[in-house]
Amino acid sequence: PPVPPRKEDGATVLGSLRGAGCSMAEDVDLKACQETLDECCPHQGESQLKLQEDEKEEDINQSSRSHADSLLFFEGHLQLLPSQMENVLETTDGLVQGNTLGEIRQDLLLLPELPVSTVESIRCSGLCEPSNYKPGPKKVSLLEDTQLVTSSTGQDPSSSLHNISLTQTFCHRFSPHDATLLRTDYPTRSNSETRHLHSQVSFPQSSSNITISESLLHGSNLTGLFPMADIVNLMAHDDNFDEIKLMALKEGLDTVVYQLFEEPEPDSGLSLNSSHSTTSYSVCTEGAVGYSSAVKSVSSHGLGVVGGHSQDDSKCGHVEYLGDSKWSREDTLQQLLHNHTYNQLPSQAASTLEHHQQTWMEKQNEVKDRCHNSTTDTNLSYDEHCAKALRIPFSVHEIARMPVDSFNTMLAKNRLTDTQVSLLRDIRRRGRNRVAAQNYRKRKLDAIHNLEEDINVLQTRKESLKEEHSQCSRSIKWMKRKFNSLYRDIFSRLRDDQGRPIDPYQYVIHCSSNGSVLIPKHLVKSEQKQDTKKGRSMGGHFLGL
DNA sequence: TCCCACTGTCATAAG
DNA sequence: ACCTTATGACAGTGG
Repeated sequence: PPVPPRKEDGATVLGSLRGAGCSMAEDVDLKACQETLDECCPHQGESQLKLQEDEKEEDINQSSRSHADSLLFFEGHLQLLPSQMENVLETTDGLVQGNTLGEIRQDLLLLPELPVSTVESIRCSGLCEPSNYKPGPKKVSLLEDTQLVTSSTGQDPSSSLHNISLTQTFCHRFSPHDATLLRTDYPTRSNSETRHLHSQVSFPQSSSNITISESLLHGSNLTGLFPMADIVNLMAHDDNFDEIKLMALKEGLDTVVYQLFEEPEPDSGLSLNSSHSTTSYSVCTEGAVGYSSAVKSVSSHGLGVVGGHSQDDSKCGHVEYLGDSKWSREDTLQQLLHNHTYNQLPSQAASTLEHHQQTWMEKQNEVKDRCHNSTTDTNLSYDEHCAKALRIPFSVHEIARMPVDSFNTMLAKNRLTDTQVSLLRDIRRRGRNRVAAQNYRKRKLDAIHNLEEDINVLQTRKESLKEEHSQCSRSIKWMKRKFNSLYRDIFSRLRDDQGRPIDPYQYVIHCSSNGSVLIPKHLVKSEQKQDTKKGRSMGGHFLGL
């Protein structure tokens, strides 16, 4: 069923032809065609429009009807001024082919009342010259009601209304060139919703702006991202050209990102205020398109890459490292997913750097209010913001990590301003110092941990030694008691020459060199000094126990 | 509001 | 002379 028509503001139309004429079949939205025709006939009443809609819907169900019948069927229902009809006929230029086209052409030309200017328009439009048709790569069924029925009122061509109906089903081959003649309603998703083609009444292909844009786009990789029809169409016309171009290219980028990563995306719409993106787009003078801030990060590389490459080095003063292949940036996907403004001029970069420095703290404050789970670039460090502002195509981590030779080579091989060189060196210095501080703190913590472990080991050993010491003390005490007991036992068994017990307060047991065992106590000190010298080698003695 | 741990940065010395 | 590393000191941040 046809989607309710909506007022197209140009921006919502742009980009909608994605894929049209290049890859996929497009259903024709009759209402969209009707809108275009309404633009030609703003004076038509609502009742007549409704009647036309009903008739067109009926015509869809009667697609097998011959064009001759359709001519009669819709005759008198669509009124166009001669000039407007010319536009309509021009619109069909290149879109129709084959016998059906020829038959319609003949029908049109055979109408005697048709104004001369209109007939000339038909001849010039290519309807009379099927050879102008440029076959496209894919057969597309569209414009199911493009039958042309004319009748004459017999009045002055300048004032009379010519009734024209477009009710013929055609099978067309689309070429990119053909697609430029169409405007489409933009689908919210590229693969699921019907796309509605609108016939475009006028198309100023002679605009110099278009020529420049086409040449530029052909030279850029954008042509690989968007159907040429989109690009040309969005540049071809409209007073809001810049806005439209940005919108369309944004959608193209989003689509590519989506297609590459199959990333679930909320309702994209066409508004830049969509919830998933805070991207602000900019267009440099050379036509390169990028966004300078708040890019949703889809990189899995942590810090990601700040910036990328430009294909046209002569146009944009960007930073492109050509040195060590290990550090070269060849991943165009990463370039696409990250900053694209590095191809601005260095002077522009310096001005934006200051702006970034001023806004960085503000952004950091904003981060506090946001969900920390988000991975927006507001989580980037100051250096990363600066690097992005200067369009340095390396991440801060890469700048700090790359060998000094590679770093110097990068500085030498690129046309860098003093600001850029200084910033690069600062980034590298801070990055390396950051890592050094991290390593140092890690080592410090490791050292502290090792010292704590040493403390634990020493404390354990201390406790062990204490236990051993106490064990030895107990052993010593036990041996002392044992020895005293033995000493007393031996002493009690000693007798003097008269057989009397020895007084322990007057004698001590001492094995002298002359064979004696007991000696008087007052002689112990002198004897002890002598025996000490001897007795140490003999295992000691029992004096003083 | 204070405390504390963590982190980044700067300055400086040393290699 | 230049670069890197180590380290103390300081400030910001978040729990």
